[in-house]
Amino acid sequence: MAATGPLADDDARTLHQQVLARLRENILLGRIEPGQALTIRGLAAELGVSAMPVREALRQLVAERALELMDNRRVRIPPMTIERFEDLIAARIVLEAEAAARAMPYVTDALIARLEAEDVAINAAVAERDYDRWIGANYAFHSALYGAAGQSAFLPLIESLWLQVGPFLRRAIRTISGHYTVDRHSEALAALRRRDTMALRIAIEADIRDGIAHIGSTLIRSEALGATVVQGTLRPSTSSG
Amino acid sequence: MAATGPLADDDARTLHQQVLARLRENILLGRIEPGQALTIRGLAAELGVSAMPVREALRQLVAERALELMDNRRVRIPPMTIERFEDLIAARIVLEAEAAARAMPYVTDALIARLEAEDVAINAAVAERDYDRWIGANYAFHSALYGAAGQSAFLPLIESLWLQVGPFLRRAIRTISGHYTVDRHSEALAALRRRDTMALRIAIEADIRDGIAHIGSTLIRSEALGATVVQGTLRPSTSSG
DNA sequence: CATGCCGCCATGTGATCACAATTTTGCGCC
DNA sequence: GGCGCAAAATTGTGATCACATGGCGGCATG
Repeated sequence: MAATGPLADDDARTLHQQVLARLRENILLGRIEPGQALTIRGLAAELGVSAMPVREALRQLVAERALELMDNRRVRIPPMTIERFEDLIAARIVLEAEAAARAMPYVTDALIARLEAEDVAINAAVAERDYDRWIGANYAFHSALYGAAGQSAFLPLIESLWLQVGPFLRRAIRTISGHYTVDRHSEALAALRRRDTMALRIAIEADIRDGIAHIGSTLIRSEALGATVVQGTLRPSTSSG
Repeated sequence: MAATGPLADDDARTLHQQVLARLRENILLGRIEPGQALTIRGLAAELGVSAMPVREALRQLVAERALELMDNRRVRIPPMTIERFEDLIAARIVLEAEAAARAMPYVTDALIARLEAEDVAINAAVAERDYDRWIGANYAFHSALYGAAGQSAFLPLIESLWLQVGPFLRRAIRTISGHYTVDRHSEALAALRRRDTMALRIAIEADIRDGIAHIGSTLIRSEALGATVVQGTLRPSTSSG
């Protein structure tokens, strides 16, 4: 469930890199439920490898804050709180707005065309209620924009933030089920065509904030933020008050 | 040299956590020269542990971008370029200014007193040309401020940035040797006492930018940015032009 | 029937080993 | 003396094993 099948065996990368990529994708797309058991041996068996590469991948994901090391030395998707969620969104806004602005000098017509294609894919995914494709294309859109200038120190930081909100985005999106229709990407694309950096900043910030405003309030109302952890065992969150 | 001696054996943490903390400190304080050989077995021997904890610590530092995985699968301090340096500084500014602003509601008189103490330590370190204590106290100052609200998603991102600039700050500081006397921390402290969030943002940004402006130009002029890597072997950078 | 205790099983940590790839070294040749 | 090639040493990767810790269920007891 967490890993969905063994790895391909014709991959030049090291096993730990393949395991890492698989787990990272599953976390980013929200395929791993918060609270789901993530054991080294279990994942190793699912992926058809030994414990070694899994250990290293988990360690790396802990470093990226996609996973959290608990006191009993197990790892889990970190529980979400309102405060942490707002922290993550605030960090996304300042980092991604700046990253977008810094990418502007490197924006070409080819890049804009690529982003337009991603936008089409995003809208198609929304129409089909295909969550995986939606968040995947959405990530591709943002990532392609921020990476226009080549490798940047911003990218890994932003990816870390996406990994941290991913699991909860999915849960939230499910509850509001396709209610996310505000298309701020077209505003961003318009700003890109005009090479208007300030408008781009505003569009990116609005994209994050508007998408999140719905989700955040939904999370608060439906208390879908996460389960309550009692002595290391995960139980369904009780409806308080 | 890289690890400076074996670990204490009365530490409740896991070995890999101790190794990680040691290496992280050495990188942050710039004790590890860019290009210095970092081998698993070598570090393990220095620290008096087996290869296992070292492997996991290195993996984690790679994830934090403090180290870089090369094509030949060895790790190194990533080489610095002007572009990357400016990227890192830009990221530091937006993240730390925002983190400081978000910490403001949690600022207490006790925290201010603690920051003042750190400021004294910083100035003492500058006076004594004690680089380790200088950057250590400097980090403590910033970290205490940003962490006022408790654990925040900003902190690990900021720490990653510090780890990336650490090794080169030291090299640069050595060349300009104590020329860093602009005391923006007192401005930050004044803003904190007045609970003036905007002034705090400005002071933090000025602290980073001014400190870096000197260093960056020095780096460019003296070409102290890093060594040129040829086929994985490190050689002194040639003076170009 | 509820509760506390004990033993078993699962899990993370760390060490060691085997192996392939890469780097270094040393030797012979030009 | 410089250069190229082959052997040896070094290194990262992955697997397996031993061990301590903690979680869990079964069992006896009140």
